Amino acid sequence: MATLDDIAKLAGVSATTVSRVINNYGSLSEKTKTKVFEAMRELNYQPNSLARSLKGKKTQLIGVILPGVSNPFFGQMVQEIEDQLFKKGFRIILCNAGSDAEKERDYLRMLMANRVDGIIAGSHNLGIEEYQKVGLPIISFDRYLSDEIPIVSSDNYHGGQLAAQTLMRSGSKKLQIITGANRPNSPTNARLTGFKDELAKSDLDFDIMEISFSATPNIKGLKIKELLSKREVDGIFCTDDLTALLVMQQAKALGMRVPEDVKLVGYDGTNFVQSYHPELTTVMQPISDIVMVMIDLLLKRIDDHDCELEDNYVLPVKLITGETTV
Amino acid sequence: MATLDDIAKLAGVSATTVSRVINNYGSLSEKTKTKVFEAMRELNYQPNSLARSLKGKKTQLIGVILPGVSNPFFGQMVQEIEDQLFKKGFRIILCNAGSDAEKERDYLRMLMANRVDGIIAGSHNLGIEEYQKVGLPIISFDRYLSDEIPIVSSDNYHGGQLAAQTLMRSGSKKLQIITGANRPNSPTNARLTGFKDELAKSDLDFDIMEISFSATPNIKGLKIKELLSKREVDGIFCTDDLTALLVMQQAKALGMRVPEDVKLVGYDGTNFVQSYHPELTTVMQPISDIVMVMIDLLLKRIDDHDCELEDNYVLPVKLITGETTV
DNA sequence: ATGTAAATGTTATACGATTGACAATTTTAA
DNA sequence: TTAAAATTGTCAATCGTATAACATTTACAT
Repeated sequence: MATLDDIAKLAGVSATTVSRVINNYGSLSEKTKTKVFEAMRELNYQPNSLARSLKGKKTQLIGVILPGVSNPFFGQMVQEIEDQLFKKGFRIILCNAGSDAEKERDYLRMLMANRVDGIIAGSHNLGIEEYQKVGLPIISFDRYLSDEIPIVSSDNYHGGQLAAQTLMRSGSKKLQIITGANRPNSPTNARLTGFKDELAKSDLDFDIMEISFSATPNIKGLKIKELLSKREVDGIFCTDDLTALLVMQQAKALGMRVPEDVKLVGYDGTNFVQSYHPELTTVMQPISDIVMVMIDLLLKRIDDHDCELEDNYVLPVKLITGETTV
Repeated sequence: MATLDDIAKLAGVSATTVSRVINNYGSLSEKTKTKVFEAMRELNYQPNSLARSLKGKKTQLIGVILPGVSNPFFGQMVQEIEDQLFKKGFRIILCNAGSDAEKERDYLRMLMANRVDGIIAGSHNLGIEEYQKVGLPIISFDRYLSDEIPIVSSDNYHGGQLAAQTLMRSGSKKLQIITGANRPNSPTNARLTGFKDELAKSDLDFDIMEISFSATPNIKGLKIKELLSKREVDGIFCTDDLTALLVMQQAKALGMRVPEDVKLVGYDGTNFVQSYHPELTTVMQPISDIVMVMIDLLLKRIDDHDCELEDNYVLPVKLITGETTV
């Protein structure tokens, strides 16, 4: 692969001049610029960004750590992140951490080794300590990592409230929430709390079903079937849309009608669900806005490692009414 | 961030020794090794991979160029790629090229600049020339790029045949294929050909509807609605599952029953569709195997730039029978 | 023609790590 | 005790680029 020197030789100028052209500093005549650019084109030259970064420039790389990209929610989020960062001249290193703490740790190390300019962290298998010693700008999606790391999230609490209101308005009396296993700093916690608080106002009670985020759809389906076949609940809030789809699936299999026999509200409202399952009532997270805020904050931190940022940035959710509630 | 020298100072040895420890060459006493490792841990040291790569080592980075990751098919594919490459010590730079040739070109340049070890290309907005002058190991998914670049794909032709057979066996008489706009080297072409050839055997005719891959679901839905409302066809093969979902959606809206009024076969068979739409009959691409082959070939090329590889690697598809055909 | 500004070249250093050559020290074995 | 082997250090070059300092050449205006 061609180097600076090759270009210099071909253009008949000094390496310094080529560098001057590339970085556009010092004074240069149009003629030399043209010569150099031509040589660059001829050799299909790309400045070695390893060398540039080593010499103090940024890498223009951002690490994105997420549970995984096959989930439509994170798929869309990555798509947004990539899209917005590309426009600002950054590329992303994709890190699917799954629910594997060791893998997440490995990725953190690699990102440090690669001297990425910053990290967007949306997967959270690790404790605080590991994130603290990274020493790179980090923005977290939806979970507390450390005092220094801003959290961007949708208004989970209000989302929970909305779900409760919607189910109640729809006439549900026996309510159920299906949610991921609630670790202390999990966002689904706030969804639960909002749901709970809202129901408390009307003195309605409800049951909680916890299903691990990492359970397979089959497992989830089984548990849901078990729940539904008791025919005790008439209103369900799933803290993610995919689970809601499974509820619809199982309900259908059991001959239960939605919303007549059981109302249903999901959470996330991805483009995917909006397009392919518009019938689902759901609480939409403003993914695009969330990403915009995360990137904005991250770039600020990259620009100035010590700049003051808020601890929390909470973006409003929106109820999308489908046919699974009345 | 700590450097080699910092470690050397803290451990009270020379930089060379630290390097020896890290790269495990020369002779070393246990005592020094321990000292050095301890210093590394204490400073949370990560060798600067920019510097290492500059000095001739590989970057352990692979560029992955795809249309986008919000599509479940490519979402799952990226997940697989990431998963398998991680185990082999590689990370990926994710490049969503969409249907934007300029963006794909930009990404190619960036990948060169970043000295990635290789590229997996699954998005194809660019001509052959651009890929030829990249000068890096490349493996292509499902499309011809240049004589030097191996193509890995599912057996699109046979997939088309399977779809045709299934619809015929199901009793369809008036057949329709819905497929992306067919550019010369598009994989959907082979699906079409297989479909066509199989129908020809039985002297059945069919219509072709082309809908651009990049059209929004709404647009696609409209076109499908138009088609269905004529009530002329009773068997449809969609060359991707998402479009098949839209057909089901529109059919339902029009009061048509699947499979009674119209049979339906999709293509892709992602985990997502299998879990959340098991009712859909579809031709499954062996994503995991495809990825395995691509990675295997890519690593061979990385190891030896000039190693001989086949032009084509075609992996078998599998029919998954749901309820949208009888 | 002369001075000034602009354009380019020369040279050196740095970024952080790798690696080879060789010297110096320590350990081990006979 | 001594020679051989193992360990560690010193020094320098290298990867490709950036950049500062300084020297030199060229162009242009007066």
